[in-house]
Amino acid sequence: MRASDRAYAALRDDIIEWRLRPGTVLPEVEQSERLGVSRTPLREALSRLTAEGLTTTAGGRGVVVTDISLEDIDELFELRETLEGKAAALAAERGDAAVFLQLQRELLEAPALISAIDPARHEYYELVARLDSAIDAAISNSYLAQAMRSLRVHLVRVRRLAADDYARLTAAAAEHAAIAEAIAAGNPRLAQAATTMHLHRSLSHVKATHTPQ
Amino acid sequence: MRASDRAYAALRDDIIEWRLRPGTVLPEVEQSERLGVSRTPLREALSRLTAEGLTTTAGGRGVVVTDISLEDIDELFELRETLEGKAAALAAERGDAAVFLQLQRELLEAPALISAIDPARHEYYELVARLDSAIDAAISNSYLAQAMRSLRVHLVRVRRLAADDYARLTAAAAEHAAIAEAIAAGNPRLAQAATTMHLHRSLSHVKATHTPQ
DNA sequence: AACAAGGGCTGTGTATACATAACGGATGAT
DNA sequence: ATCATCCGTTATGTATACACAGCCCTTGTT
Repeated sequence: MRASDRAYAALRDDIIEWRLRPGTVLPEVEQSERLGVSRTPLREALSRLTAEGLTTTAGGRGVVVTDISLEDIDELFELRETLEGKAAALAAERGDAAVFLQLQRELLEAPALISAIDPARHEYYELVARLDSAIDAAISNSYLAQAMRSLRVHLVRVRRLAADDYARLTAAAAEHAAIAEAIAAGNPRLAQAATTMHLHRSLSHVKATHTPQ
Repeated sequence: MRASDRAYAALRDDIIEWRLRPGTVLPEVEQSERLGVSRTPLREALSRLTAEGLTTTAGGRGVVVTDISLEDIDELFELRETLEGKAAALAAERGDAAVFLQLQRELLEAPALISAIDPARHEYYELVARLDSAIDAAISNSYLAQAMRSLRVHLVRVRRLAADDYARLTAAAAEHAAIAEAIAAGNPRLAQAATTMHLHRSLSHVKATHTPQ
């Protein structure tokens, strides 16, 4: 693997996992020494992060980790509803029903995964990621898929803010199962509606856990 | 201006204006000499182009200019309809009516601009760009605006393929005026419908002029 | 004591030298 | 004759040295 890829992945994870807080400046020499690479590949990594919106160049003062405000979350979910609603509808039109039926079955059994010992819920999130991938493949629209991929980076970051308790995750699994069911049934409008429902509930949950004060 | 910015702008223009045809390989040393910059800023320019999708890295063989097939155009417009339809609806809800009323007036007089001597129709395209900017500002959603900006690069490239004759441009101006009117009237569904109409006609025009053989 | 000017320092922007991997051609063996 | 292998060339990947600009601190003057 290339040094620039390693630097990019390391920095991206640090930002997504909130180990690098918003506002943190990332001087090139300091970070290149921390990650054990030279300045050249590190600069490329920073360029990619800035293109994705995870960092911004603060005019002569280096790049800084971007903040995510509550307004940002609203905007993020507004775009997400647009893109993922369309994607679900297209998947219902073009997707393979068998694939989504299988995903629906697995999602209905997801509570077992959530109650398992893994506190990070890797198995559950991996299952949801497989649903995303199946939708990506079904829509056969690389531009739309690319737009959603660039969104998901920010969404993972937001997800780390929310308290993903057992109750919410089981509800979310049921909502995902409903999306998969609608796609498997070949019903575009229902798939879009199920997606809208799920995103609104997710957004409500995030805002409820993040603005109690 | 930085050397990397100049290299990026030059290469982007060359690709958009089809001076660099799809499939053209862009070796770093050759292009750096052509543009009068070193390899380092040129590499950053190529990274940005690749992130936008105008070029792709061809594993060890350098970066190549990406192709735009007819399927790509279909996918592009599918995403465009989703994003710009939503944007028009949001602009109708949140925008300043006076701004769009003024734009509508100017668009209704656009045929005068088109029949002017300028063969590149700079004035007309500048007016359309102002409508895009007004919508961007009205939606107050930076993520959606960013997604549309990254799309427009590809769309300009496609536009260069189409025969923008007088008849099509005057029709397009009327369609744009209808969008501005709907936004000014504060009617989201009408604005979205007008956008859908315009994009479908644009797509039909592109496909009609590009697949006669 | 306060303000302005200058110098140093820290940062990014650029160039270039070196390392390394892959493609192509040529040559040999089968 | 054809295929495999080796070597040379050429490309990118990386490191580092240099250039330059902006901010802060210090110092001098008023």
